[in-house]
Amino acid sequence: MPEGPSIVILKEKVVSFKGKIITAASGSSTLDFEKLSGEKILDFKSWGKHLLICFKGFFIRIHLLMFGTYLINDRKALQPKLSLQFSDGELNFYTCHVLLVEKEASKMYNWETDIMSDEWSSLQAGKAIAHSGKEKICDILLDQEKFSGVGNIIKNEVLFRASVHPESIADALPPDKIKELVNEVRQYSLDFYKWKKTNQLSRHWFVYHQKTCPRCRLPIKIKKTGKGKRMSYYCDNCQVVYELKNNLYEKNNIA
DNA sequence: GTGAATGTTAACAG
DNA sequence: CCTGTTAACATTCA
Repeated sequence: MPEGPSIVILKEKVVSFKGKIITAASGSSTLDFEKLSGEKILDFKSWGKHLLICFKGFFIRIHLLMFGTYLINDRKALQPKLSLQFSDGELNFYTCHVLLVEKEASKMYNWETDIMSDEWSSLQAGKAIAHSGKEKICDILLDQEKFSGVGNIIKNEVLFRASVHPESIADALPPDKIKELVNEVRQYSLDFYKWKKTNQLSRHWFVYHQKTCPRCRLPIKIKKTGKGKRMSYYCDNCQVVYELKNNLYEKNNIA
């Protein structure tokens, strides 16, 4: 379920629990549930794909991974990893990683790399790409330290919109192209958020899970790319491979 | 039934 | 020790 925008939506859905006292906590994760009982939720934050539930002196980090789900004032047959009870409601998180950290969340995270944050820095993001050497752009975009919140959908859609092949090399990308990519990341993430809220997200997929290129009508290619071997959807005809050759920028369309 | 999927990390091999 | 590969986790849907 979760790329960065979906976690922001989750945060907004649970914000009504801010300020409320936990009456009981339970679940199948290895947490000290006793510690949570009686604690007041001071805030909900999100960073990339993490939802942060903030308390005095500590916070809980929830990562929905690939299959994570949640229910508000509702349950399902599955045993929750974390269930928080309140006098007038409950929050249930399923199939996720739950971690309690004995620190202030604000000191643990840099929100400049969070694609959905007001503190997002396109300048830093551009530098991150420019300093990535021979790494492939498909790996860089999925690097949560550089683009916190980007997942496979955003990766594929952004690369298509910027006309960059997923296996392009960072060092070969011209500065203007890096700027364009970074701007597309931010714009698509904000759009993703809007479309997701109105159930229109899949209508705005140009390549992800698509059969033909919306620009040239040739078939979309599907291939596992990069270190992470995540699926890339792309158009050979419309997306340029930037490769290093003799230390010069060079464009190559592969056949 | 099979395989893939909006993800990450621990374990293992070399 | 560093690097790369595989397994594990665990659910839903086509």
